[in-house]
This record gives sequence, C-alpha cells and structure tokens, in this order.
Amino acid sequence: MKMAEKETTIQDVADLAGLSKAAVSRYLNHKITLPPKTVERIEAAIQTLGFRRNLLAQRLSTGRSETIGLVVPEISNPFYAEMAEGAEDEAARAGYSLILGIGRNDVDREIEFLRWLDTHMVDGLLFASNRPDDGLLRDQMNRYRPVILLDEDIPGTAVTKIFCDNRQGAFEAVRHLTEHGHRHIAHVTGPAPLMSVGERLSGYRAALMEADIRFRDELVFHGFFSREFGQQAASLIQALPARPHAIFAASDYIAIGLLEGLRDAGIRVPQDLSIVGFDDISSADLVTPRLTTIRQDAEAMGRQGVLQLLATINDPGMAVRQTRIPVSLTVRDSVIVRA
Amino acid sequence: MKMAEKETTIQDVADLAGLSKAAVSRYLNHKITLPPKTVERIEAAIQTLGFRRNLLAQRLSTGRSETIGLVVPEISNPFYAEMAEGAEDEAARAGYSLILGIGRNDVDREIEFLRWLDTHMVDGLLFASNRPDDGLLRDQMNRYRPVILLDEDIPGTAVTKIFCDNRQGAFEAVRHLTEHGHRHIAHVTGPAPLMSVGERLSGYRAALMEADIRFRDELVFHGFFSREFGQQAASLIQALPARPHAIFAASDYIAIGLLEGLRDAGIRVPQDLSIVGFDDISSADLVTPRLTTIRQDAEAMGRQGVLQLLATINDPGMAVRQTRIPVSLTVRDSVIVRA
DNA sequence: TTGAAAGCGCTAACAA
DNA sequence: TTGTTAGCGCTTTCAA
Repeated sequence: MKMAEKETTIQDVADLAGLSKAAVSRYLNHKITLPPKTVERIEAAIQTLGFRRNLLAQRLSTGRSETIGLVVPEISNPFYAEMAEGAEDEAARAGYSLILGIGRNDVDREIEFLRWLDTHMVDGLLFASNRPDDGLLRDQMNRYRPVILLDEDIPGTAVTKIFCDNRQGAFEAVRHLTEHGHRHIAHVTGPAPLMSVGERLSGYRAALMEADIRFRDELVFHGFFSREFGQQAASLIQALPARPHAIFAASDYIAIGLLEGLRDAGIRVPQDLSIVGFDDISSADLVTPRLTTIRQDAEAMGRQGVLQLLATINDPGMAVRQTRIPVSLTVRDSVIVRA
Repeated sequence: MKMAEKETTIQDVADLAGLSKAAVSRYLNHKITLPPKTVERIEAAIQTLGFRRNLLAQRLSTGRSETIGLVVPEISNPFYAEMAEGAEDEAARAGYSLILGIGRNDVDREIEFLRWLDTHMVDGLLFASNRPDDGLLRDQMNRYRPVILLDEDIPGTAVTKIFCDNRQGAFEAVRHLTEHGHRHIAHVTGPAPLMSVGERLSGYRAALMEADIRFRDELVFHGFFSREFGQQAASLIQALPARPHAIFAASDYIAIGLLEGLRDAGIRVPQDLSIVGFDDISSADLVTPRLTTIRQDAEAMGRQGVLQLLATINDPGMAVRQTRIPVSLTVRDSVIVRA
C-alpha cells in the first residue's frame, strides 16, 4: 500500500465534473463522444486539478504495459543507434515507450530480456543479436511472444524477422568492383555461422559468376565484424601469393580496419587496391579515402520492427513473416577503375 | 477488465505451497526469513507453476515503476550512445529498466518527457539537452522531480547536475598547443549561450594567459557543434589576415569539419596548422590525421547519473548537487611542434 | 511468524 | 448515454 501524499485521481475529476469516473475514463480513452458541455466540464476539472492519469493503474487494469523492448548487442555501435532512433520515433508516434536492453554479447543477459515478456514489463520485444547461437537462445526465444528478430537471424526461431537484403547488397558491391575492372576480389567477412555472412558470401559468388570469374575459397577470410579483424586481415591479404585487385568487406568496421592495416603496409587505397564496405555507418565518409559501401537503412529497420511488432501485439494470431529492407550502393572514393 | 487466459498468480503459488499470498509476497521481496522447509515449498510451487510476478500489479501496489528515463537529443551521436550504454548497465544492475526518450532538439518533445514523471511512467529522469533554452524548458523542469541534468546546463534549474570539467579540458587542450610552440590560436566553438561553450572559452583564455598570449576576440568563432559549422569555419579561418598556428575546436564534430574544410583549401593538418578537438568520439581516431582531443567519459556520466538519480529516488529530501566528471587529453596526430 | 483483507487507480462488464 | 461495481495482481497494514 502506497502512502505518499494523495495525488488527484480520476475520481476527483469525476466528482468535480459531476460525473462518474467511468465516464471520465471513457472520455480519456476516446471511447465515447460526449456533449460539448460535458467535455468542457471534464476538461475544466482536469485543468484545475492538474490531473494526469496514473499509468501504473491503467496498465494493471488493461494488462498492457504499452511498452516495447529493444534489445541490441551494443548501442555505441552506430548501426544499432540508428535502429534505436527509428524505433523510438515510431514507438512514440504510437504512444508506446521504448525500453532499452543492451545484450553485450551475453546469452544470459539476452535471455533475461526475453523474460521481460512474462513479467509484463513489455508487450513485445524487438531483438537484435549478432552472436552465433548454440541453440540456447533459440530454445528460449521460441517460448516467448511476441518477439521480432532484427538484422540477424537466430536459426530455428519461429518469429517475424526483418533483415536487410544481404545477398543483393553483396552482389551490388562486388558487381561495382567487377564493373571497375577488378577480377581478383577477396572477401573479408564475419563468423561463418551467421546468416548475414552466408548471404553476403552468396551474393559475392553470384557477382563473380556473372562476371565469369572463378570463385576461389582462399580469397575468403572469416573472422569478426570488427576493426581489429580488418587490421589482421590486411596482413592475411598481403601474405597471399598475388595481391588481390580489390576487397569486398562485409562490414564497414572490417573495411576501416583494412584501410588502417593496408596503410601501415604501404598499400594505397584505392590506387593499389579498391575496397567496398557494408553498412554505411556514419564514420564511412570520415575515413580516408571515404568508403564506398552498401548502405543499410537501420533506421527503417527499427521503424518496420515497431510497426510489425505493434501489429502482432494487436493481433496475436497474425502469421509470422519475413521482410527485407532494401540496400543501396553508396559510391565514394575507395574504388577506382583498374588500370 | 482483462480477459486473457489466466496466468498463474501469486495466489496460485500460495495455494500450492499451503500458505497465504502475503507470505509468498514477503518471501519474494526478501522481507522475511522463512524456515528452509517453507522456502522449499514455495520454490517448488514457483517451479511447477512457472510463476513470474506481474510487474504491472507490483508497480501499482508500490507506486513505483522501477523505471528511469534517459532523455538525449539524439542517440546516433556516439557521445549520447556511450552515455546510454553506461546508464543502461548501471540501471540494470540496480534492477531498474531504462526508457529512452529522444528529444530531437524539440522543446515540446522534451517537455513531453518531463510529463513521464507525473504519469508515473518513470521514477526519475536523466536529462541531456544541448539546445540553448529560452526559459520554457527551465520553467517546466523546475516543476518536476527527480530530474538530473547531464552534460549541459539548463540555467536556472534547481536540480542535481553532472557535467564534465569543461574549463579544465579546454585549458589542457590549449596548453598542449602552447607547449608545442603555437601562439596564434583560434577557437571554433558552439552557441555562445551554452554553459559548456562559456566554460571552454574560459579555459581557452586561461591557457592563453598562462602562456602570456593576448586574447583576441576575432579568433573566436561561434556556431554549432556540427561538422557543417566546422567546414564553414575553415573558410572563416582562411579569411583571417594571418593564418593561425592552431585551432582549438570545442567539439570533435567541429574539428572533423575543420579537417575537411582545410583539406579542401589545401591547408595541411598538422603540418600547416594544428588542431585539438573535444569529446573523443569514436570517429576521432578514424579521421586523417587522427585527432588529438580532450576525452570526455560519457559512459561515466551515464553511470553517475543513474547512481545519483537512484539515490534521489530513495531519499527525495536529498540536497541538490553538482558533479564534475574529469576529462583527459588524448594525444594523437593532429598537433605537431611549430617550427 | 502468519493470514485476512484493504487498498493502489484505473478499465470495462453490466445494469439502468 | 451514464453510473455502479467488480476486478486487475500485487503489497502491506493490522490482528491473531
């Protein structure tokens, strides 16, 4: 039992307006059209009392928190920050608030966020993870709803998913390279088990095939989606018997690391070697040379996620589906025509 | 009235354990030490029923949402993203959830977030704004509590505030420049009304004075904390009768814009002109040359904010205070000794 | 220590 | 259209 100084309640408003609290409640929820005079009386009462409805009570009564959760691995990664930006705006527009969960690549934490659903902390969850899953997260996730997966798949989960068009993006990236005369094209990418990695690899192969270039396994380097791995990969690239004409990096972080590693090795980009990245994070046009990359619309992903999540909340029977957010090539300075 | 399929309630647990729900509630809240046998019975009941307490009910009952709000102008700005990262972690540690509000430099939105407090959507608010205020936000803010101001002041508000040590940071930045032989030092900064701008200007002047350099008003350029303004400022700098030896930029965004503008004008950094920035955003060591800058610990600011906010929530009578987060110079490549 | 019961402030079924 | 009233699932007072 609470014991703070009494705040004004809907009952006070009702009393002052000479109505029942049910009437006031209905008015507040737009469930009724009242005669103008009554509306005035209610509004006046609300004004004079400075009334604001207690959400805690409303939520218990309706069984809805009108809150959704957004789970991301980290928020200091601009990709997820943009996603959050889109999600927050769309949620606010719908009168929902957004609670932020940062997974930090920790399964236990991620599972903890899933639990938000059964304490009614949230009505639904937008979930982005970029860790290869060993099945633990999958099993838990299948017990909760509604959950919408963003950006990266958790294989074996039966939920609505929103990804970018990885294959098409990779295809365009590599075609951009082949169109500029590059034929010896390496691919530096993330952990092999990730769906995005597989799809981008597939787009890479398709573009090679289109240009009649043989796919060579030894030109594909798997690691992490990080700057550090990009730097390491620069060494691996140099160790190759023949220096590639170009590199398709599966993330801008990798591309930026590559840029640094290659510079340290005295290899000039794009004069000696062209690079295309993936994501178009905000730093992509800050580095030298400015990075040509595949733009992912993370904000749109966040928005779409909220929209579809709200739809599922309002109609729990809704069928699960999969959406692809289109990507586009952003041409900057890291690719030139091969002499 | 809710009509979903009944979920298991604390009453079900109590029934199964052969106790009253009061006892179970007390046990759950660690308000009692029960005989081991009783504990076992309760735990067993919870297990078999898969019970999880309904937070909505708990919140109404206690009158607390156990949620805090974090309001930032934008989250895609890495500075605020880091702040959010620190805040989320510290909040989670205390069992609080964090709801995100993005102000987008819109007073109405910001005031809307303040209202979260009187609907009990949150128990307290962490507030970061970087807009010069005309008094509107100030007046509203003084009506709400608990609110903690982060990073930038809203003059005239009587709330707990956490800022970085702007003056000291600026002082160290400029001293770094004077120590490298630069004497003709421009200062490109944000809107004059902002506290941070005033404090950094004061640190700039102090460092000049220490080096026996006369302060000259025409070397100070006010604009926005943006890359665009940095680019414009590059032109203003060139239009100066004598090119300065160095520039102290009051934000990394400005510094990066400056870098671009100067490069376009054929002025080399640091050979022709040295630059020090402020903030140490993640892009600062991605640009060429890597930016020497004053590191602000946004994550610590977020953590401190949560800690002090929780303290205020738990003791509303607590006196308002002001904290400074220390800053430090991060030396990279944008400053060299003046020949 | 334990339980009965009264709220917390709303919403919504039902009746008028 | 409007009001009466019974919950929503907890916490906490109060009495046993």
